[in-house]
Amino acid sequence: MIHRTSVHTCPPKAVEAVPYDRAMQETAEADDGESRAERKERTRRAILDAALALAADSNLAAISLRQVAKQVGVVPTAFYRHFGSLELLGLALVDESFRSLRLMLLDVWRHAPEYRDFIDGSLPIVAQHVRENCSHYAFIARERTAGPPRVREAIRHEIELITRELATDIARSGAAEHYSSKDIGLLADLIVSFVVTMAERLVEDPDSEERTLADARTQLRMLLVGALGWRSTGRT
Amino acid sequence: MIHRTSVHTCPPKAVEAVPYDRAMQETAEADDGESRAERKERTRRAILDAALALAADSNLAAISLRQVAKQVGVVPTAFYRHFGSLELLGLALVDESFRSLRLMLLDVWRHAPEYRDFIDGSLPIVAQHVRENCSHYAFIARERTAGPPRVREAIRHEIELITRELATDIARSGAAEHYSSKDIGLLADLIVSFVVTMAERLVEDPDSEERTLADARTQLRMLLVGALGWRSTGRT
DNA sequence: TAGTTGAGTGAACAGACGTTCACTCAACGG
DNA sequence: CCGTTGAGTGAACGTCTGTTCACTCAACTA
Repeated sequence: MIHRTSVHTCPPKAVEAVPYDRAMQETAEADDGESRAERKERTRRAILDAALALAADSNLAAISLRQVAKQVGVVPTAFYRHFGSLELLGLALVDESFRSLRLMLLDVWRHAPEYRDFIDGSLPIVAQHVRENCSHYAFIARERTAGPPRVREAIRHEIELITRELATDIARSGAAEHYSSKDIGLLADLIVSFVVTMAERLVEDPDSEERTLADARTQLRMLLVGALGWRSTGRT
Repeated sequence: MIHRTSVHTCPPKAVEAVPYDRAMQETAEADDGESRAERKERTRRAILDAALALAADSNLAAISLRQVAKQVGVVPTAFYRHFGSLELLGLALVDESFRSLRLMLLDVWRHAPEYRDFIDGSLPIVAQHVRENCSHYAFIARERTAGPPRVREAIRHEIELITRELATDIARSGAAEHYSSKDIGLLADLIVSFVVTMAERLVEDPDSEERTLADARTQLRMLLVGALGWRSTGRT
């Protein structure tokens, strides 16, 4: 139990506290037409954001339900109305992180269908997405290795899906015609692993984004130029 | 504060409890000639091992001084005789992990001075070391992204040192003659990043070691064959 | 041999923890 | 319009947390 003095690197992104139930004593006339479901969703969001912010100073396994509740401005028991446990909350965060990430990847596939554009077209999009969803990426980077087993497993699975998707995309692009399908998978894995590492660095040190990106571009070029000259030894 | 039910994957490695101070009531005749310093060192080791074992089920920031003390078989206050805080204990663990790792790397440099042997010579040595020091690697993998800031920083620094060492080794080997020195650094970084990822996988799923290694070898070959065909565009 | 040192003890503290329970009372649906 | 529902309350519980303090008593040193 190490106590952190908040030194988070990325997001100002204020956490919306939910004013408890004085939702009716409207001071103004009538701008808060808020259904029951809307209020619930708002609190849920606030809990997710609060957990994301608190975990940023250590990690999911080190924060407490009570801290989250306090940050949201709600009594501890209210937490249970939304999540059965911190672990389930973690799974929800994984879900939402990758939902956003997958949308971004659709952009990448669309903007860089040609191999020649692959690096220059994709990296900036990824970098921008990391910048804009910094806290989610930080969460994934941490919990991928240090999270509760179920959370780790969920993240591992999502990354595996993305790797498979990239593999079929490489195969379809015809850029690696002489590769066996297994080796296309390995190449995709190599690329995804590299991008994961790069994303971790962007999150850890956002100020050096420009340099990190320039280096990553060179490295990706080394990797791809090399890999494309490579020849599978196995069979399809 | 998520409570883990111990599901650690790797080490049986029992934690030596230190019997408190009945060190004198020897039941047998005289086999425990143990100096004061020796006893202190033994307790220190037991604390390090206990922390390593406990952190394996979650992470450093989530364990408590009292848990460690209980596991060691010592009263909580005794902890302070050895470490000022859990964070300092973490730094000690980083230190000891990398001391061992550096010794292993000397072996690698020695056994694979020729480029042709690089992959086949190095990977098995690394894999063996990961297998034998599983809990240390797991610790590094977790705390590298999720540890307290000072611990993260220490790990990042150690990895950077190793990368630099590899870079000078690549330069000396002459395998990348047409590379600028900066690009040799980037290549070294690429390789180290990949090996870190591979080590994480070996730790996460030790049962698939054989397959993981085979895949890694192919990927490293893709990477290197490619990279060696690559040509720096910048200047030295 | 007498005196110092320091690893480990054990009690005590104030606060935070997860979880339970009975409750309120505004929004909802028939 | 009136009964149901369910998000949020607040008190209470037993347990665990980090840290303090004065202490013991074996190993060391002079």
